[in-house]
Amino acid sequence: MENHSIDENKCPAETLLKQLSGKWKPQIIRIAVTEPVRFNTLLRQLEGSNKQSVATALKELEEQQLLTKTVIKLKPLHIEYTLSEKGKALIPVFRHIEDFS
Amino acid sequence: MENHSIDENKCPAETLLKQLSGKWKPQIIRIAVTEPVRFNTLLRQLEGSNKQSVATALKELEEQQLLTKTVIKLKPLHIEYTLSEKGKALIPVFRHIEDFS
DNA sequence: TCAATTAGTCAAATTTTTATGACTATCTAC
DNA sequence: GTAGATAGTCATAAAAATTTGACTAATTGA
Repeated sequence: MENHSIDENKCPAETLLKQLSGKWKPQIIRIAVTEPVRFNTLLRQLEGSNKQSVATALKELEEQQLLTKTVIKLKPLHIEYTLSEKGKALIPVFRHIEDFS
Repeated sequence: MENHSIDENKCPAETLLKQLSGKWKPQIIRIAVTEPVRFNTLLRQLEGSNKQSVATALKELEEQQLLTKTVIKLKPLHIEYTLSEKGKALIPVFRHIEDFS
């Protein structure tokens, strides 16, 4: 008998804040703004990260439709994550968040 | 040998996102936008919350200088938390975050 | 066939966050 | 001086997030 409505959220900002929470998501998005991101590359770029956490973050960002996963049939099989349209709409929001400091 | 710089952060948005993370902080701020917040009142307003979590959130928001704590010498001693100037600067940021949805 | 590269998954351990319940402290009114 | 209201603290427990290390799977090149 729970979750009757899609979003019983009393705080509209909470939804996005929760989607961006997590140790690696903000950095992944920031990188994705400038270039498509790839798994092993991210692992090296994100100091102190690990496979599991990066994999989970990428999967969630994809589920949230902020990133789009693309398989690139190349020599050794590449997978790219790029900002979706929804993800691109995040760019000005990030700018406002950054401006706060 | 750590924390040499004030902010080695590779992602500028991360600082604020981290400060706003936590189960109750966004809601507390949202309420504080419209009225000064008080401990026991918050406890009742925030369904499912608890003393410890609310106390911690308030203390951190105060340390982050987003809320200002004021002791009000009234009949049974009141303590109010209001948005600081820095906290008020958060209002448009929240608006942008909300608009994203 | 064997090794390397890419992109992961899985179970378990660790760490961090959040919740519970008992307790403290100040003030006021009776 | 006792009871009720306000605003917490403290130790512990439970839950959630993150990390570790071993393992899987597809493709390519030697």
